[in-house]
Order: sequence, then structure tokens, then C-alpha cells
Amino acid sequence: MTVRVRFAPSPTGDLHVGSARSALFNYLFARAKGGVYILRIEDTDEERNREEAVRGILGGFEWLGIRADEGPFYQSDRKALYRAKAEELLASGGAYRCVCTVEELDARRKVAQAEKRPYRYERTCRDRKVPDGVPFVLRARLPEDGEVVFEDRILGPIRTGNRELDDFVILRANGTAIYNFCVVVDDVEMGITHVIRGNDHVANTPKQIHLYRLLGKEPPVFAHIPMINGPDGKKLSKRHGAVGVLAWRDLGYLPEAMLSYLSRLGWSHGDQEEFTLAELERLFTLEAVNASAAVFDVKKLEWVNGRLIRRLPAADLAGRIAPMIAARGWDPAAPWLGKAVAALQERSVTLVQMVDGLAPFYAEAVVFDPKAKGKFLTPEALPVLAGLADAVAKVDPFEAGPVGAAAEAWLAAGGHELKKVGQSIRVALTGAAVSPPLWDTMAVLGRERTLARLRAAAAGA
RNA sequence: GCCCCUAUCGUCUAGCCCGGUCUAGGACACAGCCCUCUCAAGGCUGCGACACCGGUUCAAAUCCGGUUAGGGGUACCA
Repeated sequence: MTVRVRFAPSPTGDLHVGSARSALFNYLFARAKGGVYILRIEDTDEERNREEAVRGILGGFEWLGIRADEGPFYQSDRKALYRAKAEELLASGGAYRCVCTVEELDARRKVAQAEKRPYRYERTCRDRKVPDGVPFVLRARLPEDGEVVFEDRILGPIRTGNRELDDFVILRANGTAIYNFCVVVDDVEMGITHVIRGNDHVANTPKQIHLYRLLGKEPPVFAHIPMINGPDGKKLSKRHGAVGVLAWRDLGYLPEAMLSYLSRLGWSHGDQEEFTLAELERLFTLEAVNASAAVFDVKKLEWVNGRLIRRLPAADLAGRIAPMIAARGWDPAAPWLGKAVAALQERSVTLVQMVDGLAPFYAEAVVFDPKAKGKFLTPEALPVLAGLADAVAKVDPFEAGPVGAAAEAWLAAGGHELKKVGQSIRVALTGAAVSPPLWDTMAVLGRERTLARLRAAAAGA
């Protein structure tokens, strides 16, 4: 039987990194098993604008490069199906009508709580003929004794006494279905063989298993993956900073980095720290997923991202940052861009940082950092700058190698140590105390701008 | 409250299933050193963990029980 898995987010607007990882694990499992990965949007909540709510999720997957084999399917399109299935259950006795009102239920629940007694629906309507013409909900008829046991592929055996459960609602008075019911109906309908989802669903699983049985179906294999928490150990949320996958993109992270990092949260393959999607697709196994929660560590993500940036061809990077460059009003087609990127990639952790580093090259005039200027553009440094300009003026080609050779030769002849005058040169060229290596910087600037900046600085500008 | 899950360096993890090879390995972070025109990158070194208590055993990070801590669930939410 071919493996069929699904990721079923409720549309909240953006793809949370925790959701992204759940989706990733599902996707990887499908790929590793030669199975099918399905995307299903659980938008039974109505109201919200579906288009907009779903855009963030689909956009997130598009960025990550995770494509669904089937779907996206929308639960809001399948309401009739749920209703029909619920009625089937009613006919077969698997469900029954309940006319207890929300108010009554709330009151009883309160009493139970006051008495420190766990509240469960007392099955008032279970075996009675309910009056016609009164609003009713449908409740599942669960066994009163015994227990449900399932073998979670990650957590191991999980047993729940049926006494812990109650006859929960599957169809609201308004005729719409409740989550637990939709999930089961859809999973049955879509032929899902493995349900891989967040740990927060383990408590739902026994209920869902009962629903499978009531429907006369065999439950799938369950695998509950651990949660991703913030540094404080609490569920990762907005107050921990960026949680949407697309927000990380905007911060300058590469989808490959996000994928690689996410895969290592709760899963591992020996000591290997970095993975390509292709590697993950053949290496992933549920057996290697651990049971305990993980903390999202931005520092490690940064490390992965930086490694990737260093490793990527400069041309590739230039293409990726082109939109960001254009957004700043700069020319992404600048002929020297490739060289600049090559010089910057070793010292950029994010794409945003890299683009920031481009500023001195795009700037019309040098923008001086006052501190750097005061410290390094000293009177005694100025003649060196003027001399250096002359020394490299005729170098051809004006590339880092030859420029550096000429510059260093001239410096040595004059008894100037690069260690001493380097920063002055740097500030003259870029206005900042930090930049790529000097000769690279000159090569990127080109002969004309290099000489102009050196001479302007020398003249005290 | 009740039910369920989890528990190895600050963080991600290897090891745990099939006890000895573990004076517990790797990575991020942090500190120091080296390299060096700045910043990085890179190299080296250091710091640093089996939550606790019992039990089983010749032997426990590994098996069992309890405690504690954290997380999740407990809806006519998803």
C-alpha cells in the first residue's frame, strides 16, 4: 500500500515555523517512502477571508520549495460530506441526538469544577427519545468501559481509558461538523495511511480512533512529533519574535537554511548538521525523530544560513538579492556586483546584511562614519592616501591582485606598514571602519572611483 | 483539579530499544589563542550535561518504580 500523508493547517495567515516543520516531516516521509503528500486547509472556522488566510501558507511552502502532490483541499468545500457522514453515523447508531443546551452544559461543567471533579458529558440524551423541533447536536456514542490503545511511532504505546472520554459533539446544532470529526472523515476519505502531526494532538487521538471504528474504518498509523518552543520553553509564538516562515525570508534567510535547520529540530542523522532537501528526502525516518520538545535557536539558524551563503556561487547570490537591491533604488545590473558579492559573502550571515554591505559601492559619495573618520583620517595619514592613489593609478587590469601588488610595493618602499595605514585607506574608500579587504574593495569600485575617493580624502574632504 | 506526553552540556543532538566499548561524542553559543589591512571566515584550546530518589544487576545515561520540573489536552475551537 502506498503511503499517503497530509499536512492540515488551519489558515492563520502565515506559515508558522512549527507548522512548516510538521509539513516538512510529512513531506519527507512521503518522499522517503515513495508516497503521496497532501495539503489540506482546515478552514471550517468560516468567516475569515479564505484567499488571504491561505496565501501566507501557500506562499510559505512555495518559498521553502515544498510542493504538495495533491491539494490544497479545503474543508470549507466539504461540509456536505461531513454532514452526510454524521447522518450515516446517526442512522447506524454510532451517533445520537443531544438536546442539552450550551447553558446547561456550562452550568454542569462549573459545578463539576467547583467540586474538583473532572467534567464529562453525562450522556443524558444517549438513550432517550429526544423531542422533535428542538435544536440538537450529534454526539458520538463511545464505549463506557475498556480502553483505547495505539502504538505511536514516535511516543510508543499510548493507552487511554474510555472512562476518560465522553460522548463528544461531532455536529453542531447549526449542522456544521466539529474538527475531530472532519479530520477523521477527511483522513478516511483521502486514504491517509500515516498521520504525522504535532504533539498537541495526542489527546485527540483516542477520540479520533473511536470515530474510525464507528465509521467502520481502520485507523491509520499515528506519529506525534515534538513541539518547537521559544527560548523560555513556552510554545513558540509571536512574542518570541519572527515565527512566520516568510518573515525569516524577509530577514534575509535562505529557504535551504530554514529547511536544513528545521530538519534538525527533533530529528537527527548521526552527527550531521547540514542537509540539502534532496538528502533529507532519502534519509528521513520517523524512527530518528525524538519525543522531546526542541527550542528554536536563532543563533544556530544564523550559522546554517551563513555557511550556505559562503558556499553558494556569487552569481546565484546576486540573483537572489537582486529584488532587495532594486527595492533600495540601486541597480541590480551593476557590472561589479558579482565581485562585490564574492567579497561580501564570507562576512554575511544574512542576505540583508549582504545588501547592507553593498551600500558603499552604490553610494554616489562616501558617507563617513564620524567616529571612523576622526580616528583614521588623521593629518599624517592623508599624504599616504594621495601617494597610494598615484601608485595604483596606472595599474592595469584594475583587479584586486595587481592593485594589491602595486599598493603593497609602494607602501613598502615608503616604509608604511599596511597594519598602520590600512584603516585610513578603508575609511577613505568606504567611509566605514569595516569593509571587505582593501584591494577587493578597490577592484569593485573601479579605477575612477578609487582614485577619486582616495584623493578626496587626502584633500581633507 | 483530572488525563496524557517529555526529561543527556545554556541550545540542537549522538548514545538509550539490544546494560559494560561513555573518564558521555558532535554542533551552535560563549571564552582564550593562532592567522590577519578591518570585519568576518578558518584552525586550535577551553568551559559545559546523563533532573532527583530508590530498585534490578557483578555492572545503569541506558531496564523498572516514584518524585520533581516542563509541555500538551480537558469546548456546539482548530
